[in-house]
Amino acid sequence: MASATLNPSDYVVLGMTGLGARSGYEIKRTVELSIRFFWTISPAQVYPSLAKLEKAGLLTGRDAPQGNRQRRVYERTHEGAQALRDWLTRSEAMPFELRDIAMVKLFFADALDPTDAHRLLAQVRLRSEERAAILQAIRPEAEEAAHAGNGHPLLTLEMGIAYHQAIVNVCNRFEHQRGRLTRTPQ
Amino acid sequence: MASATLNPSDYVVLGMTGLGARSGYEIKRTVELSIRFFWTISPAQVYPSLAKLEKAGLLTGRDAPQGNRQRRVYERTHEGAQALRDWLTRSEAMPFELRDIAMVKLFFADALDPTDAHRLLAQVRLRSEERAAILQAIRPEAEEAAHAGNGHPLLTLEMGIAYHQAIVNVCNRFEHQRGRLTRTPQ
DNA sequence: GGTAACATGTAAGCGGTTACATGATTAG
DNA sequence: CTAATCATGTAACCGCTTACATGTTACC
Repeated sequence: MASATLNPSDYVVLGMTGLGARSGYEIKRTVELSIRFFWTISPAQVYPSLAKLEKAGLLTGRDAPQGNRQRRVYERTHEGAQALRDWLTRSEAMPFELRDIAMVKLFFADALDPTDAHRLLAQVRLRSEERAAILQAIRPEAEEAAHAGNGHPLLTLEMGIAYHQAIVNVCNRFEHQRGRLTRTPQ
Repeated sequence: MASATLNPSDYVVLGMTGLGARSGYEIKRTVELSIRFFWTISPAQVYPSLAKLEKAGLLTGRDAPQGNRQRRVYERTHEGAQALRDWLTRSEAMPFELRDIAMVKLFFADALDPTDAHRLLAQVRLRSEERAAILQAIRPEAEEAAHAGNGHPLLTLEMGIAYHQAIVNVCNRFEHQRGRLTRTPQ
């Protein structure tokens, strides 16, 4: 079986096959609806990843076309379930990697005149407000899952919401004391 | 001058040359001390980036060895300053990209038994506590800069702190009601 | 005398995205 | 009839990291 080393995205695919997502297409869509806040994945990754996982014996796939539309569904094997748990419990560095152009721009905003700087800050606030609203909208679904025994999606969802609300709060605080951000206090 | 299109990391390099960072080494170090929370950059990026910016006429470099130790320092040109401001005010998509393995693991943690899931949650809380402490430690410096007219580094720093505190809060809330995360409430 | 910090750079490789290509089915 | 959605895949490219290579200076 000589399982090729799996990268995080492979584990995401492996993990999603246990949450109702059966085809590559569904996996991609489920990622978009659930962990998009802290992970993304593209179709060009999903399909090779599924092939890799099947080869390694962690998933078994079978063709399940609907009409003439091709379709292949996957199921996790015992080995696959074990591999996922091993990964989840493996204590390894979990580097926190955020790449946020908006933050970078904000950091350098002292190079702008106050009006432009203020506009940028407003954009950042708006972005987090929108994102928080989107996350709030899917909360009922996560709460339902929590009642059914899957509480962790709700946990990560709440972290996402808390994050964006924290950003909005800081934005508001600074927007109301603009003087402290510019060279001309009064 | 046919300025080759610049990517965000190029603008980071360009931006840092106005904040006291003069050599490639200093730029890398300054990034580490300031915007590491939402952007990173490696030496293998910095030096080619500097060459590119100089070629485009946005920076001028001159050799400034210290003793026999080679060293090249850069200054921003008027065109460079203008290019930075243009970028900062350019309204473009500012996608928010977080890739956080710890969050992914937490999302899938219902596949674990409660003990292991709890351990994972504790790890995430600890990580954010540490990160918040690190950011708190550099706050005085940012406050000093704010008094000198550069308020935006303090703003982004506070966002980083607020983020990690929000995560810690959510962790604590869920750690104290573990029953809601498992299938056996009582 | 040794380690850490200062300083600059190249080469190889990897993970990931964009764009492309193809085609079926469903809903309006 | 048309657009959106379902569904799977490949090829080219890009940004970035890791590892490597080299040498100096400061500090203990």
